[in-house]
Amino acid sequence: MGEAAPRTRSGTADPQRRERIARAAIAVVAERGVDGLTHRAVAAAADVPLGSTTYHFRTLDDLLEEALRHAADDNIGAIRAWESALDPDAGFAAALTDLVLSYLGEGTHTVVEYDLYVAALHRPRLRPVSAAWDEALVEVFGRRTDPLTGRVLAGLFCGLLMQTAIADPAPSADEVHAIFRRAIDGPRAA
Amino acid sequence: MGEAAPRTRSGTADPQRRERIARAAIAVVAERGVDGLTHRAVAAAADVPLGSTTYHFRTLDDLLEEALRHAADDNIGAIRAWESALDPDAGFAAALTDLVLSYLGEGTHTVVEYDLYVAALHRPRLRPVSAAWDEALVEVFGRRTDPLTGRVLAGLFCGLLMQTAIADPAPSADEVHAIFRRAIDGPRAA
DNA sequence: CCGCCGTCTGTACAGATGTACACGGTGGTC
DNA sequence: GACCACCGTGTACATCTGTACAGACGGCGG
Repeated sequence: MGEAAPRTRSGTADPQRRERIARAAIAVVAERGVDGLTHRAVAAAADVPLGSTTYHFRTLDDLLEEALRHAADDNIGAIRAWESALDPDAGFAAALTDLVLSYLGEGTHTVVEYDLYVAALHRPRLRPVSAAWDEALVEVFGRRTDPLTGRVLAGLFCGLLMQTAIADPAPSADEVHAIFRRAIDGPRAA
Repeated sequence: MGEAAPRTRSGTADPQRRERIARAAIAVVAERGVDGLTHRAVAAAADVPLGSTTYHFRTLDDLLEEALRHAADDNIGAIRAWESALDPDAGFAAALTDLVLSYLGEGTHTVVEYDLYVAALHRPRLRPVSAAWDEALVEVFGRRTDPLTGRVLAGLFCGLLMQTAIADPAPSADEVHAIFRRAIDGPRAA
């Protein structure tokens, strides 16, 4: 936020600029939702002049697309990191529970990136990006179990994330844990 | 759409008006997304003057809330109807598959109501309505299986709905069916 | 038969938004 | 050292938005 770069410079190439704007767009979406994404809000969040956002992204949809791409990349990276850091002997259901709850605990920063994901419903251009996001989940979850279970867990993960974000008394870790255990181990594991 | 009611009448009470506007709002959201919900668009869709929408709904959030309420009610009703109509001997996984695919096939009319559902992420006022929607799913799905499995299926249903809506080659019925079967019957049922 | 009151509507207005575009400055080239 | 192409910026404008509000209109009590 408070980076006081030499503002008066002009005409110098700034390759970070474009990415900084895209990341500021994510922050704006996290704060005001997709419908609050405006050139001016992004410009203010990135601390760049208004013309800079329209220069780097001709249309607002371009900006939205790049923001989604970054959000998806970040999330996939985070999940891969989570994967390689988890204990292979500990229960996978417990690890998944931690993952879901970590999404909620971190403030609105991460859950709301699913707002970008959902934005693809009405914007066909964004669907490949959201679909790739899904595929990464399926791949990671499937590697620890099997491909079919991976699909189950990816779908359950997505749905549970929304439901826990919306439920007023957020479900306890035990409840979420029980759900994942039931999904992985089957009905007889109660 | 083409209802040519006596438009010149004024000062007469019209109790249907309010609901008609709310339902038109659902159609607008289905077509343009939540960020496309404007008083003018709703007025045009409901074929009422602009002032009528602002009269019945003081603020746009009121309209959004009522629209979400109607969408949730409709969906819950549809799912209850689906429940009471399904064959108790047929596979539950197959029935769930049909349900998911019916949401997709009907054009964008129903999936996009999940746009309203997701809108609750950024609007705390709407969360109780979306949460009630979820609870109804858990209840219906749990009645056919058990409470815990009901939660699994509700989460999976929500996630799978989004993922199938976003995946470019929509997954086949067989794939969806396999996922539900795996979730219900457990790992050894392959 | 008359007047009041609540219901409904068309219009007006302030504010915000996307986008185009002309201008200022910089680094490289001859 | 002078020039030029090009990157970056501030501003302007047409459009659209939410909302307020004064007035039209019809039912209903007296």
